Amino acid sequence: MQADNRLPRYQRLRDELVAMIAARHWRPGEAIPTEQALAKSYDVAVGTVRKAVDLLVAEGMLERFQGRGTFVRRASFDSSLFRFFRFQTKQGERRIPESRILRREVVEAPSAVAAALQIAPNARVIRLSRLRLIDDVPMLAEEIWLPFDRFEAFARLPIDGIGDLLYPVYEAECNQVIASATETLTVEAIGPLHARLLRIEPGTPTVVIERLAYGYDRHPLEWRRSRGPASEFIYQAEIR
Amino acid sequence: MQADNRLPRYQRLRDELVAMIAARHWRPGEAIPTEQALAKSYDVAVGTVRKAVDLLVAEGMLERFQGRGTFVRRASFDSSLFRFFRFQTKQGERRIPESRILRREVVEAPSAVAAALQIAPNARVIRLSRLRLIDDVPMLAEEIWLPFDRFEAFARLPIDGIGDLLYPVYEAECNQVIASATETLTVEAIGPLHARLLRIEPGTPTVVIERLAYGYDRHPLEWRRSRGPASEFIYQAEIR
DNA sequence: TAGTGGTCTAGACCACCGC
DNA sequence: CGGTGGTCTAGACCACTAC
Repeated sequence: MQADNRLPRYQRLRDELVAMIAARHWRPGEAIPTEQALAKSYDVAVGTVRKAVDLLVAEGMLERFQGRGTFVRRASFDSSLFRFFRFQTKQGERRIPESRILRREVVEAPSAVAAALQIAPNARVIRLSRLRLIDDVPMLAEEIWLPFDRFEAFARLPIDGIGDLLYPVYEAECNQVIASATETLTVEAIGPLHARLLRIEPGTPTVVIERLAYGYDRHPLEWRRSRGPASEFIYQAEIR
Repeated sequence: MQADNRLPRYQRLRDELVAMIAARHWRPGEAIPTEQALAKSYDVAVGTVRKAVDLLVAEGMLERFQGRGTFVRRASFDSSLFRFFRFQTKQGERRIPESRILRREVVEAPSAVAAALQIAPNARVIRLSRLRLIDDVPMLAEEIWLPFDRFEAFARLPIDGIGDLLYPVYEAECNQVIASATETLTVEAIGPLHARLLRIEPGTPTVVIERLAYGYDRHPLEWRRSRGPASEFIYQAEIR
C-alpha cells in the first residue's frame, strides 16, 4: 500500500498523519510526536513536516502550542449554534442550551436518512427527538439520526444520564469521534408539530439547519435537523 | 517610518505588500514582482517572501500561478448572491441578475449609515435604490449608500449607462476599489414598500443582507442592504 | 529556452514551556 | 535547564508558462 508518488511529500505525509488520527492511534487531546521525530521516522526534512502540519492546522485537525507540542484537536461544536443564532440568557450570557430528550427509538431508516448516512435503505437507525432550552424557554427542536450498528451502545444508555452535549457521549460510549460537519440552512414556515414544541404560532418562519457530521475518516456518522425561530437568527460572513 | 521590529519579517513584509496594493502601486489584475526580486529588494530570503505571499494568498488578496507569476486578485462578488440564494433562471442557469436602478439621490447620511461608513453624521451620501431581476422577476431589493466625497463622479453618471455590476464602475469612474466585505444576515417579515417592489405579500419572510464593503486599506467604502424572499434562501457551511 | 512559482533539504538561532 | 515549536536562511532541483 504505497501512496501516489506523484503527490508532493508534504501531501502524502499529511494523509499519513490523518490516517493515524482516524485510526485513533493519536487521540483527540493528545500530543503527536515532535516535528523532529516525525521528520526522522518519515525520512523527510523538518520543513516538509512543518508544511504537512500547517495544512492540518489550517484544516482544524491539529493545534500547535509553542514550547509544548502539537495536539490532536477536539472538534468543538458548542459554538456552532451561536454562529447562527443570537441565543442568550436573560443576563446576556451565552451558554450551552439545556437538552431535553423527548424520545428515543430504533426504526428503519427513511430513504433520505439512509442516503445521507450512506447505509442500506431500511437499515436500522436510532432516532432521537430533542429540545434545547435556555432559561426553560425552548430554542431549538432537533431530530437526530444515528446508524444503529455503530451506536448500539447509545440505544441502551439510560436516557436521563445523557448530558447536554451528545458528541462526548458518542466518544465515551460508542468510540465514535465527530471530526467535522457540513450544515445547510434554509427558512421554512413551521408546521403544527414543531410549533407546539417551540411554543410558537404554526406558520412562524423558522431556520432549519441540516447537519451531516463525519468522523476523521470522512464517513458520515450522524444526521440531524434543527429548527429555531428565524427571529433569533443572525449570521455573519466575510466576503472576498 | 519603521515597522515594529518585534514582528516577524514575513509579517512586516506582508504589511508592506498590502501597502503597495492599497496605494494602487500594484493594481488588481497586475503581476507583482517575482519572489526573487522581492527577496532582493526587501533584503530577505526567498522563503520569507514565500511565507508573506502565502498569507496574502490565504487572505484572498493575491493569486499565484505557477510559471506565470503572482497577481493582485480582483475581488469577485458576483457569486456572493449565490452563496446565500438559489436564484436561477427558468433554464436552471446561474447568471448575474439584471439591475434596475430605481432612484439615485444625494442626501445627508442617516446616523446608522454615517457610523458604518465612518463619516461625519449628516455628511452627504449618495443613496441608490435598486432592483435585481432574473427573467424579469424581482429577486432582490437593494439600498446602497456611498460617501459623496469619494464617489462624486458616480453621482453625475447617466443612470442608464450603469451596468449590472457596480464595483467595476466604482473602479473606472471613482478610482475606488472594493477589496473585501462583511455581510450580516437576518430574517424579517417584509414591509409593504419592499413587498411591492418584490411583488410578494407584505409580511412574507425575507432574508436581509447587510453588507459593508472595504477598500484594500480596510476603509469602508459602501454600505448596502438587500432583501430577498426567504423561500429562495439556502446557505451551506463547513463546521470544525 | 528563459523565467516563473512549487517542492525539498539542512541547518542556525530564537521564544516559549515545563520541570 | 532541555525540549518544543517559530523564524529565517541559502541553495538545489522540478513543473509549468510564455515566447
